[in-house]
Amino acid sequence: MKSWFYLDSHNGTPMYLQLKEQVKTAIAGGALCPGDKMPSVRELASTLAVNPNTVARAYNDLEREGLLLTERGRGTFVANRNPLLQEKERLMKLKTSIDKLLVEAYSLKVSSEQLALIWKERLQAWKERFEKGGKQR
Amino acid sequence: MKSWFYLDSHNGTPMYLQLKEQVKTAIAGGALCPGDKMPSVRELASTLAVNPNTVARAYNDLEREGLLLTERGRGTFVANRNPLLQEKERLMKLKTSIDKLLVEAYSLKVSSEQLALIWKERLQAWKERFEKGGKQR
DNA sequence: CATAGTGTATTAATACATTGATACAGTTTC
DNA sequence: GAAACTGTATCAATGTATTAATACACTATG
Repeated sequence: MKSWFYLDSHNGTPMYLQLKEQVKTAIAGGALCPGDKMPSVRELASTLAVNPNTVARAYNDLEREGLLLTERGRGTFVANRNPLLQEKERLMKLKTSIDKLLVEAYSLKVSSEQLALIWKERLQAWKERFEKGGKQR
Repeated sequence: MKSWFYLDSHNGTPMYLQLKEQVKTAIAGGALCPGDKMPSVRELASTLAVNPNTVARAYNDLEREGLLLTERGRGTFVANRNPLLQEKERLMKLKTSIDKLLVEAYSLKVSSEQLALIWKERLQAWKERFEKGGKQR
């Protein structure tokens, strides 16, 4: 249960960002499902040997992104899959990210054929992971 | 010639990063070709109303990424398309970026059908832009 | 070989980000 | 209503990132 997250303080990337990323991935991969209770900020903080504020910050960011829900005094939970933003905005964000990825691919000298191949592969891996990755219930 | 780059100091993202991104995009889009001479750090700095060091930093980063070549006393040039990294590393980087994108897509509540659609569209736009976008010579 | 053009190195000012200590405030449970 | 749990707010310490001023070093060109 606690073995999900690992922080490396010498990583260069701030710990609250590492945690955010890992929570996001856990949710996307199905390891965390809507309604699941997250560990309390103190509990997770002590597990990760970090200040409670650091966990709180990650939780807060994720709540503003619509992935978590916190109820003061009760706890923090994985949010339902109800998009916060309008569809237009979400698609626009994704487009921007894709365009950035394409520039990166070009800068990395990856051919469009290679790119198409890798894309297919990762998308497939992702789908499989998502289908099978959820917790058994 | 100077109208390529625009910096917004109130943007939030550092100016040298804005510049880097724009140079990258210009190269990827074909507006800048291998061998092209970049404006000197002083010239571009004055155009952009910024300190020469800021431009120099962007140029430097881009050289370390293999996109530019600087020759002390002579100038800075767009590098040839010779990858710096081994193919394995480049593909690995790209895979990582793609996986991040997939997590983002999931977090944004974009369905895999929508994702596939947008991907196809952006890739197509990209290809067209790259084919037609180069300078006439 | 002087001059005017390149990029570079060093240093400092400033702001911001990150993290932690600590005290506060709301819920649940007994 | 007290105790034990939640998340939150405030403040300070610290480090790091960003940008600029300025002086340096290399190269081409006349």
